Amino acid sequence: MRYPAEHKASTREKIVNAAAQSFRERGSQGGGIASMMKDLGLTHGGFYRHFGSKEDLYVQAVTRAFQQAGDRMVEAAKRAPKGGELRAIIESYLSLGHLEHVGQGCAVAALAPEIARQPPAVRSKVNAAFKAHMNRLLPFVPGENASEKRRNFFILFPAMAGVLMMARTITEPARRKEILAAARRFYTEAFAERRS
Amino acid sequence: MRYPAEHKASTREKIVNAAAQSFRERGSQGGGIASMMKDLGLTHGGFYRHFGSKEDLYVQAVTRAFQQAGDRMVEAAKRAPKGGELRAIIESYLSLGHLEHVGQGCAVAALAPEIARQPPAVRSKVNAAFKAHMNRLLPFVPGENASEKRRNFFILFPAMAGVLMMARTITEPARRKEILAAARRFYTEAFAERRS
DNA sequence: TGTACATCAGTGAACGCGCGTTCACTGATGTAC
DNA sequence: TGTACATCAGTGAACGCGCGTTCACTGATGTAC
Repeated sequence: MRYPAEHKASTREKIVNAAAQSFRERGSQGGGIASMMKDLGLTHGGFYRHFGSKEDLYVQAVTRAFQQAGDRMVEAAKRAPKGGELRAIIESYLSLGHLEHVGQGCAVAALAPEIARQPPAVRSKVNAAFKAHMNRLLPFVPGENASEKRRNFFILFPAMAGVLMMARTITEPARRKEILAAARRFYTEAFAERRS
Repeated sequence: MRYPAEHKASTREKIVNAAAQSFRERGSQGGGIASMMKDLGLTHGGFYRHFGSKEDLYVQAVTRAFQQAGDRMVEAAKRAPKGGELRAIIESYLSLGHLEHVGQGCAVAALAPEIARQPPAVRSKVNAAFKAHMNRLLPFVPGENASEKRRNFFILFPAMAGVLMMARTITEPARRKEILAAARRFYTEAFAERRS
C-alpha cells in the first residue's frame, strides 16, 4: 500500500526512538531488530527501507539518546532558580530516577565501554554527537573561558557517569542511594556552590 | 589421556585468566568460548569439564579481573614514598597505560554497564568480588573511620572509572591525554594532598 | 471524469552464520589384583 | 613384576537457536493519459 507523504519519516522516527531506549537498556546489541520492530507493530523486513544496517541505526540511536538526555538536563536547569542551574543538573543526573531509568538516561552511563569497542567509523560519529551534547551543557559549567569550562565539564560529567554506573551495578537499594547522595553533595560543593 | 594431578587446576586457571582479559577487552560476550579455548591451544568441548556454563566463567573471570586490578594498585602504592600511596594509585589508575590496556585494567571501567544488566545471581556474586576489591583499597583512602573511608572510596573510584571510560570513548589521542591529566590533578588535590 | 500503470513502505519466508551446549569417543596413566 | 581395567581431561562433530540480512511479493494510493 502507499502511505501518506510523511509516513516514512514518522516510522523512521519511531524506530530511532525505540532503538535509543533499547540500546541503553539492553546494551549495544539492543535485543534484536525483529523485537524492536515488533514493539512498534512492524515486521523486521521493513527495517532495511530505513537503515542500511544495524550499525547505522546504532549511530542514529545513540545520537538521539544524547539529545534526549541533554533535553532533560536543560529542562532541569530551566526549572531551577537563577544561579542554581548546575546544582539542578547535578541533582537530576545523580537522582534515583535517573539510576532506575537507564532507557531514558545518559548514554555515556549506559553504554560508554561498549562505545569504546565500536569500530572507528561508529566511534567518530558518536564522538560528534557527544560533542554537540557537551556544547549544550557548557553554558551551565563554571569557568572563566571556554577551555576552562571544557576542562571542568570533563571532570564533572564523566565522574557523575561513573558514579551512576557504579550504583547501577550494586544490588542493595540502600547502598545505591547512599552512593548517589554522597556524590551529589561532593559535586555540588565542588562545582555548584558560590566559590571563594 | 590421563594428566598429572594439578593439570586440571592449572588449565582452569589459564581459562579464567584468558577470560578475565577477553571479557574486559571484548565485553560480556567475550568473543566466544571456542576462540578463548583455541587461544590456549584447547578445543571448546573441554570447556564444560571446568565450568557449568559461560555465565559461571563470567563470574569467575570478573572476580579475577578485580583481583588483578587490585594487585596493580596495591603494587603502585607499595612503590610510592611514605604518605604518597593514594597519589600513586590515582596516577596509575588515570594513566595512559591503563587507558590503553583495558584487558589488564579495572573491571568497573571495562564492564560496569554490562554488569548492571546481568541477572541477579551474577550481579550479587560480582558485588561480593567488588566488595573484596574495595576492602583492599580502603586502607589507602582518607577518612577518620571506616564509614568515612567508604564514603570517600565511593566518590573517588567510580569517578575515576567514569573518566577512564569517557576517555576511552574519545578518538583523538590529544583530547584523551588532556582529560586524564585534568582528572589526575583534580582528584590528587581533592583526596591525596595534605588536607588543611 | 475514468482507467491503466507505477510506486514503495511494509510483509514474511528463507538464508547463512556464530555461538553455547551436548555427547560419544580417545588414550595415557593410575590402580587393583 | 606384569596384566586388565577404570579414570577423566580433552576432542571434534552435531544440534538448536537467535539474529542480521535478503528478496519476491503485496496492495493502497498517486500519476499519466
